[in-house]
Amino acid sequence: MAAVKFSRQREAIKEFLYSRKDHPTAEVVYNNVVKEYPKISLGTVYRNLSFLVDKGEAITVPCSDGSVHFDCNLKPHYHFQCNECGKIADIEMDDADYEKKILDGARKHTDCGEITGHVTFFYGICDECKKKK
Amino acid sequence: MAAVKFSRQREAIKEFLYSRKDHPTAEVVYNNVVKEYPKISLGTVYRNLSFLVDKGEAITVPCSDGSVHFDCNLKPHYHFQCNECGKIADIEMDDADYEKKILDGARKHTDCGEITGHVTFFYGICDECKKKK
DNA sequence: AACAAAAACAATATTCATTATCAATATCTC
DNA sequence: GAGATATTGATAATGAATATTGTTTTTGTT
Repeated sequence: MAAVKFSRQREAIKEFLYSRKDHPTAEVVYNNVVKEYPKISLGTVYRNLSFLVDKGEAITVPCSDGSVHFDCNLKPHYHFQCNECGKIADIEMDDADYEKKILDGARKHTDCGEITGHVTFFYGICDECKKKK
Repeated sequence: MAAVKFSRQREAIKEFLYSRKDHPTAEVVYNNVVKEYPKISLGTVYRNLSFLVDKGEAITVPCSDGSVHFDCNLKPHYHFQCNECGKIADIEMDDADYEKKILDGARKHTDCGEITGHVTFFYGICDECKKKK
């Protein structure tokens, strides 16, 4: 049961997300999709973004400032956030040993249970903000 | 100006925070301090926790589930969160090269600007939750 | 010790992002 | 195309965090 039906709005949301390499928030997705579907509501955007996440077609990127961004890059990767403008960029670190190194390092230093994964966030200043100074 | 005055409530909040090795949320702090000061308000707890953070006597631990925890462990360290119960534990990783290794690794794979720091969160299952299964 | 100014308090109101509700509409199956 | 049901849009509800307001405490001064 719970058959999934097609919806233009969902398709538009998905299309927009996949057209961008940065990682928009629900708000940003709404502000763009509303141009094509002026009557779309914010709830629909949230609902469908969650839907994509549930289906495994997107992931959420929760930032330490409390904002939640959506990311259609499904390959395991890291994120960089600019302290100035808040922009997020991907860091593709395809070194196969990297994840293992980090986890093994952590496992040595704890007895709190079983470590299965980790989330790392890098911070700094992006090129654009650097130039402004 | 801006002289800091003593307050029993602030002291109680601080004392509670320092008495725990896990990392309570504002809510949890409130629920415990209210036992000693039944009339204390949630606002006071938030205000004083922020105050401690501003003074550098505590740090915030923003988790990917959106919750914000408070930590009185001032030494640089990592955190582990149990996927089952949400409990947070410290991971003391005093390997001096560790931070450098991680940052250098990331710097190799990006051109997005200057990386100045990182935040890493480990996930898994804690011993207690593991035993329950 | 009493006073007044400064700071902190408790309670409440407000904000903001996200989620839930529900009648109306769009999509799918036969 | 008709009936069944998933999805929408609009709005209300939620919940964490912050701001506001009027009242108490605390402190320094006389």
